[in-house]
Amino acid sequence: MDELAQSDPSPAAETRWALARAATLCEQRGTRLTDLRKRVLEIIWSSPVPLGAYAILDVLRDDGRQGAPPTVYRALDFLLEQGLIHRLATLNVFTGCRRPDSFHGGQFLICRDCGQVDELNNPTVEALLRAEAASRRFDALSQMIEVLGRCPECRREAESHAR
Amino acid sequence: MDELAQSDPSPAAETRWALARAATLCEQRGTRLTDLRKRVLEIIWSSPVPLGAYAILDVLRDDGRQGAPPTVYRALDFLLEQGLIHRLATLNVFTGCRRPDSFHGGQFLICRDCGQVDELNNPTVEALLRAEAASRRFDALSQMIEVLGRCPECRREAESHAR
DNA sequence: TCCGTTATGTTATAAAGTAACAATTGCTAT
DNA sequence: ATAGCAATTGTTACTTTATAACATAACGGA
Ligand SMILES: [Zn+2]
Ligand SMILES: [Zn+2]
Ligand SMILES: [Zn+2]
Ligand SMILES: [Zn+2]
Repeated sequence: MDELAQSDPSPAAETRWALARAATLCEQRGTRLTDLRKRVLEIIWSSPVPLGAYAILDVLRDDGRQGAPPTVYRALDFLLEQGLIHRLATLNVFTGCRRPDSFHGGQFLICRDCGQVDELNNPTVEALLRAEAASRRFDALSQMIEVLGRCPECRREAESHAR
Repeated sequence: MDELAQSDPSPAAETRWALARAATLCEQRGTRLTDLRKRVLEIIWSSPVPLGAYAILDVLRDDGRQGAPPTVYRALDFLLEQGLIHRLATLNVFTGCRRPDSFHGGQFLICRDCGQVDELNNPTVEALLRAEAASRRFDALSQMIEVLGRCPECRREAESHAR
């Protein structure tokens, strides 16, 4: 199980996996993945790049659903609490989490050019940071790592244009 | 030299050191640390907690100086470019850099309760992240690490109240 | 089915950041 | 000196992001 989290499935399959996983997790936890929350999660997973709250709101309105900013932000807060999405603070956007089973700090490679993100999972880095915090008697509650740069595609693109 | 960056001097001494260091660096680089930029840097260093752009603007206005948001943001942009300050994206605030001589990614412990921050300097973490990026053919330009939690003081405070 | 809780709708506003253009300042070359 | 150019700052207006406050609706257990 969870094979889809490891391989490289189609976006649609990935979205289906994420929604199913979310439903199971919320069931287990006794939290309610309502239609609205599920739809917001789906919108996030369906996008090739992370979306901002207002972009999500636009999609909801295209759905014909009524809504205002709080509608989206409340759904996002729920999804964040459940560890189903991450917020990329440097860009004010939200992206689906590929390992929602275990709460963890976000580790991201973010392409400055196309906006695509890649979620890392480096336990060594997480442990080192926890140790640093502990050595200073700091009670670490969450970690956020955002590496900005250029993804392989945009890199190639830029290099070909440079000639 | 730079002994103040290592020890634990008074806030005022720290501010003086930061301003002197900034002046030297800008001189060397041929960039202009104008009165406005110097004052913004001073405001940032003088505060026990990182300040947002509008809080800085309020201080400038208290100075009697005229100003609007762009005034502050432009000064902040300059200081960021020069590596004299960092921006904490999770809180939309700015804090002085303790090692402005070498450009580097930010590594911070941020207290959720009192807002105080502690800048780390863990080359291992930085190297690991660079390696992760490189292994994915990602061209890393900058890193930002923000660990949110509770500082020792607020931790003690909370524990004493818990009883 | 009643009631308390949780979730959503709605209006208004706060907070953060930027675009565009005008005025000023500082530097350089005559 | 001073004209001319570039960099900095002033100013107005606006966009984007996020939240407060209160009303309505849906859900779930007695
Ligand atoms: Zn994740
Ligand atoms: Zn890219
Ligand atoms: Zn620094
Ligand atoms: Zn604290």
